[in-house]
Amino acid sequence: MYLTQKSIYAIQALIYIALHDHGKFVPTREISKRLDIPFSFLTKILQVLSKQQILETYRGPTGGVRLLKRPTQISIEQIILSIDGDRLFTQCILRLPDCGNSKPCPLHDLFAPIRENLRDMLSHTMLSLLVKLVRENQAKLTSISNVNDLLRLKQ
Amino acid sequence: MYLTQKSIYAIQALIYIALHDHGKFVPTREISKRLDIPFSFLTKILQVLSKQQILETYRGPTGGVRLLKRPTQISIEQIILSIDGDRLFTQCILRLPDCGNSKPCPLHDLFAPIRENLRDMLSHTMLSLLVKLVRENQAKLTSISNVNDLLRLKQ
DNA sequence: AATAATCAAGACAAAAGACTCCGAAATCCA
DNA sequence: TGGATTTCGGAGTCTTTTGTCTTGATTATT
Ligand code: SF4
Ligand code: SF4
Repeated sequence: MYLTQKSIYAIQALIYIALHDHGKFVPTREISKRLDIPFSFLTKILQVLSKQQILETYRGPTGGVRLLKRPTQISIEQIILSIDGDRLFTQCILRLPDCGNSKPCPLHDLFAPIRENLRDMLSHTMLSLLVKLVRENQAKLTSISNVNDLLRLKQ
Repeated sequence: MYLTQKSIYAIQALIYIALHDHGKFVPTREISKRLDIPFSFLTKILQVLSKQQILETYRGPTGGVRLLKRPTQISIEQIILSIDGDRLFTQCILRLPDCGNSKPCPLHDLFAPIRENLRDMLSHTMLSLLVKLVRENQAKLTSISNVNDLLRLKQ
């Protein structure tokens, strides 16, 4: 509803990658299996994030993807912007063709502040916070609720 | 993004109907033309609103649709719920299968209050307010920015 | 050099959302 | 009564999003 499936997968994948960030490349296949994201769909999403300089890819055995920035430097807003563009922050209730320019739609004054809150929240929330919550088992990333179960599955 | 096109059309149509609420039935064809909403698509949407007891329909010449409730008694939340269901108020960022039940996703604590704000705003905003803003020319309903132009087109 | 593991990229397929068409039923009016 | 006008309801089409498949390029290991 709020985000496309692509953005959701991107956020989940980046959290997973950051959880395993020890300088090594994490294979897309592993992310796909652990998070139950269609493999070929995920590769396309990671390619976009790679073009956006959020991560880098490497081919061959021991290859995969790796963060290019520190998780403290990646905001959730930035991830969404990379994948979905700014639709979430510009479009909204009545989707009038030239919003804001001239007279607004009748819900604008009530809706715009909420949309601003959402954007502020997402721009101030860094990937590192989500990683911390998942690592400390205060939040879950998939239907598997214990992060240790997720990490233990490795081999 | 936030709403489906159906809900947007429903809200626009209900505002238009309320603007013309003089006890007479407003033909769907007229709403379709004035608001530039595909006719056959609009009829389906109005049929749903009719089943939800928000408006009633009448066939034949002089037929059309008419509100069953006062605009002060119709909230925007109610319109959205009738057409889209509660997705906007229950789904969200990571769309985990069993949100809220057990452990939440890592964005829940930050996102849930914003979603609640949105729901509160929409449940307290009545159709009558939007009608008032449009009638007083403080807001526009379509790309035609002057409501008088919209009403004058009648014949 | 051969093999296996990995990402890259384009074509294709399925599902969902948005929209159309058409015949039927109800109603008004001459 | 008959024709015009309108909603009703089902089926079908188009487009976008989501997901699949296949082939090829890159790289590590042996
Ligand atoms: S006027 Fe404001 S609330 Fe309305 S559609 Fe445009 S940006 Fe959204
Ligand atoms: S845990 Fe909360 S924020 Fe996360 S997907 Fe579920 S309802 Fe949305």
